[in-house]
Amino acid sequence: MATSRTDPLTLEVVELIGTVVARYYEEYEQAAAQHSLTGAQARVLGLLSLDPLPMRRIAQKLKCEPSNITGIVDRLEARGLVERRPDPDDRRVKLAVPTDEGQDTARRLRESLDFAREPLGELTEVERTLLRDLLRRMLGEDTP
Amino acid sequence: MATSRTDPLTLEVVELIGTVVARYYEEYEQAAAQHSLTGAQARVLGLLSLDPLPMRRIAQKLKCEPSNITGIVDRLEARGLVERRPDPDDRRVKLAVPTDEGQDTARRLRESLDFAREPLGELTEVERTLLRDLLRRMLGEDTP
DNA sequence: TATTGTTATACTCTATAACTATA
DNA sequence: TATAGTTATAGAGTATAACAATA
Repeated sequence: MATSRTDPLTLEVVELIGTVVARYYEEYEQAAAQHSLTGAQARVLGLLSLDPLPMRRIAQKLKCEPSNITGIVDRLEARGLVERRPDPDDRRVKLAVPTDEGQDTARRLRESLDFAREPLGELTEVERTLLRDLLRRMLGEDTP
Repeated sequence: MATSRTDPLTLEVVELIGTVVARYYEEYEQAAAQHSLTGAQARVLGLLSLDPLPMRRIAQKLKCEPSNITGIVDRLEARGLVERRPDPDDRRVKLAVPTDEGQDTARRLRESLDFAREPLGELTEVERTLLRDLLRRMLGEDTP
């Protein structure tokens, strides 16, 4: 069991991570805005571009209330980026599916996320591998 | 000059960083909510607890419009966590200063940010040093 | 009866523009 | 005139509670 640490090294790493978070988040919003999307709309569209989902599942993924998703998908649908399709197996369920244009917007959005890739260019391949392994361990993922 | 990379290693690191960002952000909101604060209120209070600032400077730090700060500080002031003080040197300026209770709330908020420290407990000191240096280089900070 | 999605409501954050009081 | 802070307004995200359709 890990105990919380307050040594200067740990605190500096925490602060550095905070800086990464702030920069990443801010630039994600900017990238979304370049496509006239809010951050929430971009996150939902990006999610659906990987896999169409029922409204309720979107809320679970985004960790918010299902009622919020109604409005976000409404606005994406009004823009022609997403459409609701009835689920033949359960008529209560509506699947949110990206249109072709929505799929294209999601792809361009992903490509414009250079901000996240670009700073990694400062690192050598060995360093990126090291960083990957450290982040994996930090996040407690299985590292075979 | 760094060029954007799309190799699998880089993409995995980008995704890992995205996961860190999502987890950090989400848990920051939760920590704020435990003190009945919104994320924005917690960020402003945390900022002021380090150094009282004029309204305009807060907006610059948070990268938002000054008019938004009025409302956020209004709500912090209504809760007795912050007060506005006139700047004797320039009577147009109002300094936002944490009250004793605000200072105390900011401290407890910082302490409850275990989420950011705890996963680092998985790493040895050597690994944390390594991570620190990699993040520093990534962020382009001066590393003497 | 339980679940899915929606609606209604209230609050907060956000940007924009106009206003006030100082400088 | 220029700047600091505020007000007014409108749009978006959020949680809560109540509702209709379906299971």
